[in-house]
Amino acid sequence: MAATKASTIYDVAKVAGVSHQTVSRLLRGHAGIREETRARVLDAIEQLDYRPNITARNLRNGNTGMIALAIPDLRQPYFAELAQSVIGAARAAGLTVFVETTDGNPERELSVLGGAQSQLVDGVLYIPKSIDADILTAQNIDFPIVLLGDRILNSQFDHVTLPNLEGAKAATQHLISRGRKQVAFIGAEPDTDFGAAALRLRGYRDALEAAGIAYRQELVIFDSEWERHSGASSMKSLLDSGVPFDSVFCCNDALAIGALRTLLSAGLRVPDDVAIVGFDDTEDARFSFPSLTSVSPGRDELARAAVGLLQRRIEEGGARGEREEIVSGYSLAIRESTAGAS
Amino acid sequence: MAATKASTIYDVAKVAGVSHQTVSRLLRGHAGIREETRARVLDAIEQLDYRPNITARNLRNGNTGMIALAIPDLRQPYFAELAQSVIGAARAAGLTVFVETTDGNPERELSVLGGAQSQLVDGVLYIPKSIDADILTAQNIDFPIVLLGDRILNSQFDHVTLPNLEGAKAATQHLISRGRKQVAFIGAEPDTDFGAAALRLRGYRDALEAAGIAYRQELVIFDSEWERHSGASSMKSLLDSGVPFDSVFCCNDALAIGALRTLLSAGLRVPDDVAIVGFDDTEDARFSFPSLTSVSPGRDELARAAVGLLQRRIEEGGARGEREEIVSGYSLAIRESTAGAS
DNA sequence: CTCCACGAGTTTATCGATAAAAAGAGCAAC
DNA sequence: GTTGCTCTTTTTATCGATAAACTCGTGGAG
Repeated sequence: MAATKASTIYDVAKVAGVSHQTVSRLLRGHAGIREETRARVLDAIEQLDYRPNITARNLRNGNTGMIALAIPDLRQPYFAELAQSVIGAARAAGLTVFVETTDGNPERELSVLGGAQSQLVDGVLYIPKSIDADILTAQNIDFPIVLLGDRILNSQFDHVTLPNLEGAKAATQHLISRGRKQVAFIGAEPDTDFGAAALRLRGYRDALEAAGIAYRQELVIFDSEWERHSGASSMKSLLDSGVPFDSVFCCNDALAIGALRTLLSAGLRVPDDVAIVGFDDTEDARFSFPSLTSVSPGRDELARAAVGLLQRRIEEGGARGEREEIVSGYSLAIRESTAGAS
Repeated sequence: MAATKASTIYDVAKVAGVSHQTVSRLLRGHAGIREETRARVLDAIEQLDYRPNITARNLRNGNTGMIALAIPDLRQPYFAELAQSVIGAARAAGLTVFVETTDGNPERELSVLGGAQSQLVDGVLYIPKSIDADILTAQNIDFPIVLLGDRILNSQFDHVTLPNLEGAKAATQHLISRGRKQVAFIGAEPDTDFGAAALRLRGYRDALEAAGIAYRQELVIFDSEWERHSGASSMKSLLDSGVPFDSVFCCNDALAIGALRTLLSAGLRVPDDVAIVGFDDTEDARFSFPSLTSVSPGRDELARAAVGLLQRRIEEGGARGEREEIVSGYSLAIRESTAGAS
């Protein structure tokens, strides 16, 4: 069972009684091969169970048909689901995805962009977390890259992003339409005017304004982690503050799940006492109790757009076209957490 | 910015005024290079920002330093968390992980084992889902492979597995120790004597027996999907059956989360009316309300063991040692879902 | 003074594929 | 009968790295 060395194009050629180049031409689908020769070669391929060595092919061609997906952490459901969507979209486009987790750690993020692995792929889909536009620009990146998500918004790079403002606005309006007047906001980030948090806050404010409700600073909770545990403590601090509220918009589902847990633990009823909406429409949202209303950004569409854009850039080669920015659509998945008198 | 072609060892050699082989020797850490030459080469490397082309290296060496992780679906939190653990363990071992999702689809599972990508990696960590031992054996696999998880138990392959029986037994005993007498079981699989489901059922029965409680078929719900939605409907069918029960062991957390949701929707109180335990200790379990008691198999330990075993096999090359089977340890994370009179 | 060992490099071959150039065979046209 | 032109196949070069064989001074032993 000593791993019989895989057969090569030369082995096939020998068996078929032709030169290796003939085999190669057949494999690449080139014309100009006599029917009888073709049959012999195919036979040999079959017989030897030949499979092309992609490493060799990659070396020769200079491209690999792989793209990297640089993503912070698969443990977070949103990222895991997004990764799955990207993998699916890439497969449909004939590409393979190499998932690189960065832990949201600046060094690891940079190493994905510059490290050894980066030559193994034709391009990178990059979900930035701890790197900002300036650092990224300074990296003099010499391969196609598409940003996905919202940490970095105004850079020189192609970008696929979520309908942050619109989604947050729609979610907030939905709460208001259900008769809520004191809408809290969890997930603001200090000191940023761009990025998802700022845009979602903007959408929230727009919705309040449109409804003639005053914006109140004390209803806005800062939270830049956007994870379940932080959502839980953010909600705790909101409750502790004593400021009354009847609903809350959370910047993502993880925050919402955490916040929900804190609310229920505190003996509050959802949605009766407090209604909640999240953002991302992860599967968690469907199975919490009560189930969670959430802004659905259309992950598959997003992934398709990102993969498609990256693929175009790869095909363009050096000739970089105009920078592109794609914003996905959204819909609001309305569930139990915002039920009630409409 | 037309992607200046990356520099090669020949470029470095030219700049340093030596032959390419000298550069290679230096990179590989071979001895026999004068200090002064070394400095010149290092200088050139620095100056050209040279980085070795791993594709070329792979072709020459025949190995890639990558392992594949064949996993059904990243959307399921357990798999996502496991993937993250494997990536971490591999990184610590100096390996890179190539995540391949199979969707639990037989064709895709086989294609991972035989397909083009498989030559790109030195070995495969394989979480089987829809393939059974016979099919797998028939594949005549000629590279190192380690099975992870429990769908296939008695095969010729190395295997890292969970403490299925012991964990399920401990969980059931925990329920019994909390005064529960009518313990239901969700997640049995028909027609299997091996595999996780069967072993966990065995553990459940052992615990009942040890406590002198009769095993009752009508409390055992079949469910081979082990996902949230199926857990929800399994619980629904249990409730519909009218058979009284005061607690339930679910074969994994996904089932438990789904079941929990159904229970709460039905107006039952958890744990007052029904206590629940899950298996896997995913992060979901900590943030549901009530939080979920779960058997924790020590994912990091499991991942380390699997990666370590695979790495040994890779280093051994053809000389395959004795088949190994590793069972991880476990602990019981006790949370709100089983609180109550102890 | 010759021979051999040794350190420090250099040349050459190789991994498995693809691309470009070259070569033979067969046939029509002048 | 030679030239020219397809059609098919073979030869040769190349991608970037590594391994093995080879070269060339130098110094020590005999």
